[in-house]
Amino acid sequence: MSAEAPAVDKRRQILDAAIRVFARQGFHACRVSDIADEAGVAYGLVYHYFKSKDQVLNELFTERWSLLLTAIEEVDGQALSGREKLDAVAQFIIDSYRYDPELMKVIIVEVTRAANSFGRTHLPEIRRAYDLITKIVADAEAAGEFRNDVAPDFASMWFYGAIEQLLSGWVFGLIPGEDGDFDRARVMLVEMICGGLEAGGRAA
Amino acid sequence: MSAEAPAVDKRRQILDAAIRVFARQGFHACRVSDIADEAGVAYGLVYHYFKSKDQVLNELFTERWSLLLTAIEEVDGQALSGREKLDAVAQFIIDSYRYDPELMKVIIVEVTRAANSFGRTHLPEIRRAYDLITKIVADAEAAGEFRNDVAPDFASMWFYGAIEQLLSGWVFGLIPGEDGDFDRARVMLVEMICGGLEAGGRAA
Amino acid sequence: MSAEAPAVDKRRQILDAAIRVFARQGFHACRVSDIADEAGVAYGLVYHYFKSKDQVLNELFTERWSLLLTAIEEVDGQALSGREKLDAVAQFIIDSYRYDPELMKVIIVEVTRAANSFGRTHLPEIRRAYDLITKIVADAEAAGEFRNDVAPDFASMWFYGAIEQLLSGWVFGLIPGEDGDFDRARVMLVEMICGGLEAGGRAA
Amino acid sequence: MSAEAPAVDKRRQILDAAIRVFARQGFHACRVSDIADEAGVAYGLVYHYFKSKDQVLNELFTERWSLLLTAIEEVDGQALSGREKLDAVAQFIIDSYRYDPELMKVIIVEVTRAANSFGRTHLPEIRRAYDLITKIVADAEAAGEFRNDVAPDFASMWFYGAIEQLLSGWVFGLIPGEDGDFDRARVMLVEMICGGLEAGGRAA
DNA sequence: TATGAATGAGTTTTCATTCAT
DNA sequence: AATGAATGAAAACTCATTCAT
Repeated sequence: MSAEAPAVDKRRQILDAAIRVFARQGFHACRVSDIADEAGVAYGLVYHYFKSKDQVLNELFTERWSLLLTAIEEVDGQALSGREKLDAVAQFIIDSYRYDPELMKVIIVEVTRAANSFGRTHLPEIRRAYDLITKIVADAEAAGEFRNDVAPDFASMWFYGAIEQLLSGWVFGLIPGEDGDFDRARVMLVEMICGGLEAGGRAA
Repeated sequence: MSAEAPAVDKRRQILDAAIRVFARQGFHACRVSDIADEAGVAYGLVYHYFKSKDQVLNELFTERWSLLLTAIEEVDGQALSGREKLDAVAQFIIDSYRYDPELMKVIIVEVTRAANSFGRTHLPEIRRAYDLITKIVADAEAAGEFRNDVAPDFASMWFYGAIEQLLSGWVFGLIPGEDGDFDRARVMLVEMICGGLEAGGRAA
Repeated sequence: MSAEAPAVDKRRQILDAAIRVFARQGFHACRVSDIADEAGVAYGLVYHYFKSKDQVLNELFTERWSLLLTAIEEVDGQALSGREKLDAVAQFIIDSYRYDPELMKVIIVEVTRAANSFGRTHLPEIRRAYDLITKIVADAEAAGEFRNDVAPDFASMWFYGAIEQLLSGWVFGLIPGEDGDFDRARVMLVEMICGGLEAGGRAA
Repeated sequence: MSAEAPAVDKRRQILDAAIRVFARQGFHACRVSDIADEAGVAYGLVYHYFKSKDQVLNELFTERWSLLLTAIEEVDGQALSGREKLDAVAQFIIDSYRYDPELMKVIIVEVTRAANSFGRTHLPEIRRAYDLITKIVADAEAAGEFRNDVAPDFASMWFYGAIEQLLSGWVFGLIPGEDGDFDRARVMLVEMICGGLEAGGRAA
């Protein structure tokens, strides 16, 4: 009757259900019917909106990852020190997890760390994030903020890897993930990467 | 001594074939018959020596991982600084990769990073490695070598994660893995983790 | 006269589209949506005008086949010799092919030669054609034009079969189907069936 | 225990079951499980021996068709007139049907007349038969036995088509297929093709 | 009349595992 | 120990058809 959007967007419904099901059972362990059931729609509707089970995950990943890329670009565009930029990037990713832990679990477990399957498919997008961080590090080195004997691309890889490791720890309950823990972890992470473990460094 | 000793140890033959096949095709994408073919033995023989396809991978992992645990313990037993110990651990893992890249690829891709499948199964052994490294860091903090505002368990997680990230990069050709690259990467990694990225720190 | 008359007859549009799609992809290989797309109408409209995908083909067949039956009856009603009647029948079918090769392809491939599916459904109509031809042969035999040691029903079957074979050859490009070929083929066909292959016969 | 062939050749068992099932239900209408059930073997065994359901039919066809090709070649090698050769070919095919009507039904219905599916796949083999018959006709024309105003390739097509039509008639019970009918039909067929329908011809 | 979203039954194929020899 | 034939469960995907608007 009205010109408004449909009361329910079944496509969205399916995507959201997929997040929950993938997070709960894992991509491979779940059946398409599980997604349909969780979404409360008929089996075939999943295939009406998506070409395959794979495409559902691909879309979930791309949707979220592009937000991440945009965020890093924005951070890099601001007038901040290298450390502040890395801190902001870490914050954004950690906030993404706080906001939607199931989606981040799916992205990390099924894509980012799944080097043999979806990780390979999305390698270009994943590298794009690495490259953006690499630029942040390289600029900070050029500015004399960061030492220049650690290659920016390696530093980028390790910085991102540390965040991923952190989220994995939370996802699987290996480390506490209460409210206060998020900030504390971020501070430690940035401190270690930027200031180093050794006493006597900048942060001391 | 006697003539009954098998000319070849078929069990070993199967394990070695499995490494190659898992590395090449991935655990899920390969069939048990691929392993048998690669090993040059009959299909059923795999099941004579192993309970399941899973068990083959489990055994491969455990075999290698226990070497790693022993190595870390030995390193920790020596009279070395925290930085030296971490450097020795990194060296051991990187050497493992240089010695048998296929096996390390399998262990990382199929177990260590496969949080949903084998990673879960071997969580205790994986945590054991984390714990050993945590102890190294904690001791160094207690000795005043390392600053005490980065929790040892987090530092351990990030240190190990960096090594894993490094090997992944080599495995998938994201970063150069020529002869000189191994040492250079290790030095940078330890430098960044211990000394930090920021100029003016200890290593400067 | 009135503005309500449809600018285009969508029902006809769908039938014509179906001919093209069936001819191009085959009945089983095409989806109902292919027909709708080809016709430029909405998916559901096909089901508004036709009960099922099957019915579209049925209608296509019946529409055309009834013309054939009428034509044979008309030919038989004329004062012609047996050979002339068979020649006229052959001409009609061949002309049908020249006029609308796609439709004839569909009819032959999907109905007439599909003994297991639509051929069975339309057996009565197909037999009706055989029967009409059988009558032509029987009359010619009775009149002494045709020898009476070849049963009319068998002769009919073989005569029709020869035409079908001919059209199949054209449809699949097994034999040349240029302009002059149509007449030449018809002449040869009738000659062989009526006059026989052997030298010294009537046509020599 | 003994060196003999296995009491049951399951591969053969599956092929024979497939003939019955394809003949009864049609290729498309039957499921692989129907074949397995009919053969009394496990589902998976069909796929142990055959790559796909298609391959079962392909094998059935090729197996039989190669016999036909050999037979035609042998007939052509003998010192016979054109008419005698065609008669022998007709006899061989009709005998094939008498010996194993179900298999011939499958071959004709699912392959030879299925121009859109398997017929296309096996076009080269089918054409080979046409070509062999064409040669018989051409030789007879060259020898002056057959008139030369009916192109040999067309004559071949119509001759083979007549046989196919005949078998189809028997397969679907359109014409009587009792013991005496086989010879009678063959005689009529050859008579019509070679001698023609018209009275006054050679056979009169 | 016209639309296209929604439904869900149905089938091939894969492959880990078992087992008779 | 060694072989490889035999088993059968499991799931993605297709698409004709229905239906609400």
